[in-house]
Amino acid sequence: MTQSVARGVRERARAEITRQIVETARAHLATDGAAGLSLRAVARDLGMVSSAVYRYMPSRDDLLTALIVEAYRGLGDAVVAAEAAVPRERHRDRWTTASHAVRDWALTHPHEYALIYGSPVPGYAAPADTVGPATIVAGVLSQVLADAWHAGQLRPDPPAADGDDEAFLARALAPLEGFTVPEFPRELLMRGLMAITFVFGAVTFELFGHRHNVVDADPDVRRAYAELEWRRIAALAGLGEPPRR
Amino acid sequence: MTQSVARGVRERARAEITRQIVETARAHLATDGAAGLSLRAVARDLGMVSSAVYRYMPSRDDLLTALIVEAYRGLGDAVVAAEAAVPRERHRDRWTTASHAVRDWALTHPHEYALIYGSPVPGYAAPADTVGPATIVAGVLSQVLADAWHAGQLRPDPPAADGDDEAFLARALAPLEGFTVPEFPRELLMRGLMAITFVFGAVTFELFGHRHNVVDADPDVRRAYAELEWRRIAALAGLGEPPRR
DNA sequence: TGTACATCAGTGAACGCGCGTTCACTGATGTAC
DNA sequence: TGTACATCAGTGAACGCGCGTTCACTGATGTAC
Repeated sequence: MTQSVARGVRERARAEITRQIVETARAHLATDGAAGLSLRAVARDLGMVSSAVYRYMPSRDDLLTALIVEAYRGLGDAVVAAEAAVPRERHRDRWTTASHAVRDWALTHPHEYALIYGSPVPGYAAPADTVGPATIVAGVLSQVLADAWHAGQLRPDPPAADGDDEAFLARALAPLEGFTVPEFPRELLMRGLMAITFVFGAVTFELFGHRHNVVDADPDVRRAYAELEWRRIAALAGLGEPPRR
Repeated sequence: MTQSVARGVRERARAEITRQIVETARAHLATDGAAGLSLRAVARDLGMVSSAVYRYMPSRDDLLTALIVEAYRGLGDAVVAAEAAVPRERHRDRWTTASHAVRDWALTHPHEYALIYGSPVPGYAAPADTVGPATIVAGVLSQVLADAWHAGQLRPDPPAADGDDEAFLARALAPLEGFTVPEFPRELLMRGLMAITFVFGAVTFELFGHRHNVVDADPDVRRAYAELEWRRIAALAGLGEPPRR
């Protein structure tokens, strides 16, 4: 018994300090950006000597990886939680709510967003651990479209592509084979991807300053403007006005 | 006469060396990214001592500004040239051609694209000189929509928004007042902005690796896939299938 | 419960590196008479 | 055309800084008997 409890104590301490390191690094991200992230600065902030950090983190790149994973998880959690609160059958509301969640998270965590959706960090290659967390948001948005499809409520307008396009899309989107709903038209798949791309594109544009002097700077106006965009792009993917009852 | 020729010689030499500095910095961008850009490294490559660069460039930030302006100009030139080659009345072709030009330039100049459309460089604030060059591409794409509108060929589908949306959009898009065609519906203005946003969003996603394992990696497939996207998003803005004759 | 040993966190110095920027200077090139 | 002077490009040393990573070490904490 004693040894396992003792081991538990040590492991908890380890986990706690590792957490503090990542947390401090995250704060540094906000002021210096990813390229300026420094193990020494993190150590300094924690009152450790720089070499002590190596007990917890094998290298700077591993710290970056931890931050990337955390960012994807944080964004993913926010989107999942927001979307889950919307009644299942209100597909378009689920879409706009999830899109707003992406935007809200990005606005409150701008540097973490930039870390995962901004310029790749030079000389850093993301390891496989980052793939899973990276797909959470796209998964939520896709699920909304899939649910609407199952409910017979996905109606793109204009409705469809010709046979040539379908054949081509089968090839172009082959990597998604196995993740898609059977019988789901490729045209709708492409439109869903376009809609997801737009959501991130719009958030990126806004966050990186490309809407300066384009859209009114008032936060409420911007959010309401985003709402209209989410609706228009949802319609492109087939989620039009919700059914009346 | 002599003094003006002589001054001309000196000035030409200055201009030439300044050009070489920016050119070398651009090459460094490709390997180290914006954050790793260093005056010393540039000087080394040119066989100068690091302090000599200060005869031509007051600081590192000014070098960054020069690179940003050059990047916007390079992209702008490429898009203007490509779009100008398409017959004026073929609005949708002008749109897709310009969009492809953005994408092609981004793929051949990935780090310059990242510099202007990727994460903001921490601690760097873009001065006013960068605003003009930054608007070239949006200007070309907007002009296509404006021309189609004048030709009576801008038909969004679904066609319109309600009065409430129009009133709200007038406020949200007020900063564009004065740049727009008179009588141009705000709904169409928003859709045009959405289409522009999508083009950059899609290019950014592709360039930054977010289409890995989503769209087939073959360059020809990707370009053809982009073509379909440009057409779909053009239709959202009101540029549907071209008129038959 | 007590003791010898093993494990582990954290220290402090060091290596070797690169950076932006300043400054007094040398020499070449251009200017004015 | 010739000469005194002014302008300018480029040099080399220096300042003060920060970085990632390694390594031999001290002491505290946990483990096994």
